Amino acid sequence: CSEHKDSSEKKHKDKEKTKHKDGSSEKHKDKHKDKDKEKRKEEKVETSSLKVELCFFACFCSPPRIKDEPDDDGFYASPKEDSKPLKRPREDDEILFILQDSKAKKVKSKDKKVPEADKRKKPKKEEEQKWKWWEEERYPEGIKWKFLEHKGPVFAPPYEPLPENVKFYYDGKVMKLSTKAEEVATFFAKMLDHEYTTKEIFRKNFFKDWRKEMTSEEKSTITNLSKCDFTHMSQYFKAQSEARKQMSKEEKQKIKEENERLLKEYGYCVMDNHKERIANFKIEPPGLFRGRGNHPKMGMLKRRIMPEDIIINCSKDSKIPAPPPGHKWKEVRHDNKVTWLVSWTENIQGSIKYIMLNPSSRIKGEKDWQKYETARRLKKFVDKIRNQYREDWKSKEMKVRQRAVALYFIDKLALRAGNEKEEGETADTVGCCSLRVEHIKLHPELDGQEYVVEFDFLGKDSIRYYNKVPVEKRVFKNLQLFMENKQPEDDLFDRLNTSILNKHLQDLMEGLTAKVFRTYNASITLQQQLKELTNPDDNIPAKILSYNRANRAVAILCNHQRAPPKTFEKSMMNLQSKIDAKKEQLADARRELKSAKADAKVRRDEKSKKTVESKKKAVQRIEEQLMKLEVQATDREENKQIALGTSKLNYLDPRISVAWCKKWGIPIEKIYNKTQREKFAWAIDMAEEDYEF
DNA sequence: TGCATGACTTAGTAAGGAGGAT
DNA sequence: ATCCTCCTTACTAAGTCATGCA
Repeated sequence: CSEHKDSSEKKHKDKEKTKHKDGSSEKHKDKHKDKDKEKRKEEKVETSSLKVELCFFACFCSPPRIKDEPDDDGFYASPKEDSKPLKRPREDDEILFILQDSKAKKVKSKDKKVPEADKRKKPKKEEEQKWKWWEEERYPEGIKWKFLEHKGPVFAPPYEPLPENVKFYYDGKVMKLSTKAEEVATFFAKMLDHEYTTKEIFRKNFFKDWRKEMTSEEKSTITNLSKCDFTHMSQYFKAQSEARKQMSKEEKQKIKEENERLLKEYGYCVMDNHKERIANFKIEPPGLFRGRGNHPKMGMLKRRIMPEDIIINCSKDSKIPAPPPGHKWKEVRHDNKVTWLVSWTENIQGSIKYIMLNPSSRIKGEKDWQKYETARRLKKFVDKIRNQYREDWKSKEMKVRQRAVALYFIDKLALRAGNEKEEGETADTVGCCSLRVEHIKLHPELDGQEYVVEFDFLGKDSIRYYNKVPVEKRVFKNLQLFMENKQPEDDLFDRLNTSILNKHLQDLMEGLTAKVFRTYNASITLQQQLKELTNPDDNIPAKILSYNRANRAVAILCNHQRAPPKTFEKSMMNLQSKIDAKKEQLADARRELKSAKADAKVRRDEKSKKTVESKKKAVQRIEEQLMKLEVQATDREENKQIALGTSKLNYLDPRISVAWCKKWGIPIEKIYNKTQREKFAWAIDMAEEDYEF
């Protein structure tokens, strides 16, 4: 590998041209992308053996696809329009009917069966008839809907000035703030107990943005944040939230009803003749930006979003939502190539925020299903791909070697792709392609193992990834090569980025990207673990423990962490004392049983026999209870710092879990709560016990 | 081709609320 | 009835990846 000598040239872009003038980017300033070298090394990779099947979904349960063209308006017309009345936009009065009547009359089409899960529940109106979108034809690529109508977003309530008696002090003296300045001050006051408010950057950013909201007098008086006393305001808010908790049932009920009304009015839309739940119909209220980890922008003011910031997306022929009186929307558009209903640009990063549908909706579910189908397709290719990257470790080209080692990490360790990030704009976190030399340590030998790589870096959400992994010798040697003549802050894979990697993956399999490996490895791990851990003789709680353990294996693989709950130790102790109490109870019950037996032996009458029987049952019951508690304790202890939810929700093919439940007679409710069941309704409906990922 | 932007998924935290224990 | 705990839900930040434009 003759080119490795210049591998120390950096690929970071010239930071001079980026907008921040502070010194924060000094460190990487000298990095340039070596374009010429890249070009020279453009190479044709022999991938024909891996070339993809064109059929999008290979397996039998693949969603059907149709392939016709959209009409002039960009709307897709179903070839079987007449036989599919459901896909035709409804007339206004019909829509109204749907919006108002949550029991929307059952469509005449194929939805004859009531899903299993629904039978068990008392027939509640919402649950009665679920639309099985997964039994319908899908739209051609790109078209997301044909009809979309909604009521627009719900804005944050306007600011309510503090009562006169709540004071703000500056330098020990009472000071009355202008409404605007006061509002921003309350944001800080509400966070006073939070660690954020002690952080230098947070305080600096907050103060800078706060001053922008002040009147000129305020600005000239308030020059030092440390002299500001928000404690009285903070106490007021605490009292308020306390009072909220103490409210009477009636008052609470009233609030609940109001929320329900809001949800009913704004929480749903009509998309292609079906009423669908919206995920986040409320606009984010103003406040202070809470970036995660060491975020350079934490504490900045997140401004209030007005109707004039809002872009509405809906059908041309729908009832277009009205802006609040006296206001206008920024824009109303009719783009059926996207799934969002409302968008606005946020002022911290300048990125766009969206209002989209709930995970239970067709549009999200279809995509989710498709995601798992892609991962399943990878299963067929993965051996070839693995062989290929092993070969590539020997390549003459630096770029190919780096790509191959990175892919190995992504595959083996389920690392994220690692896009480049704009420096100084976000917390310094990395993924695979953006790993720097400082993030790994090479140990030719460690704890009796050869060729160990020690990873230590901050990943998404500034969650630390720490792992010591034995790797193959060739990988190790390559890493040594990649690190030669580099500074700690240089890129490990200086000839690689996610775009190059994904292009390569695309050549290996249609639709393959870096994240597919995470999905694939997560799901396949769950399946294997379930096979391995489930003991057919176990009772249900023990089987569920096995499930959780399998789930946990995945969460560990994906590095899904959580802060150990603050009350963890305490609740663990509580549980332990419960177990102890149960043990004593069991001992007592056993003693009682013994004496009852003795008694029965002497008396030999019916009554004492019955007593023995009931004592026996009691012992059994208590044993079971004890067992349950012990299982619970184990489960909780093992779960201390691991978050299971993320993998369950985003990485594990739900059909694996559904099949497992069916196979072992576990009620699905034990694995998925209500929300999760709604999200995975498609999987619950279609997976049989013999489902193989 | 490279970069910015847009769209959409994945992520952890904290408030809220249901349900069990006292 | 009240308290406490834990689960659920809401919230929104932070990723990934494709696309379109200079």
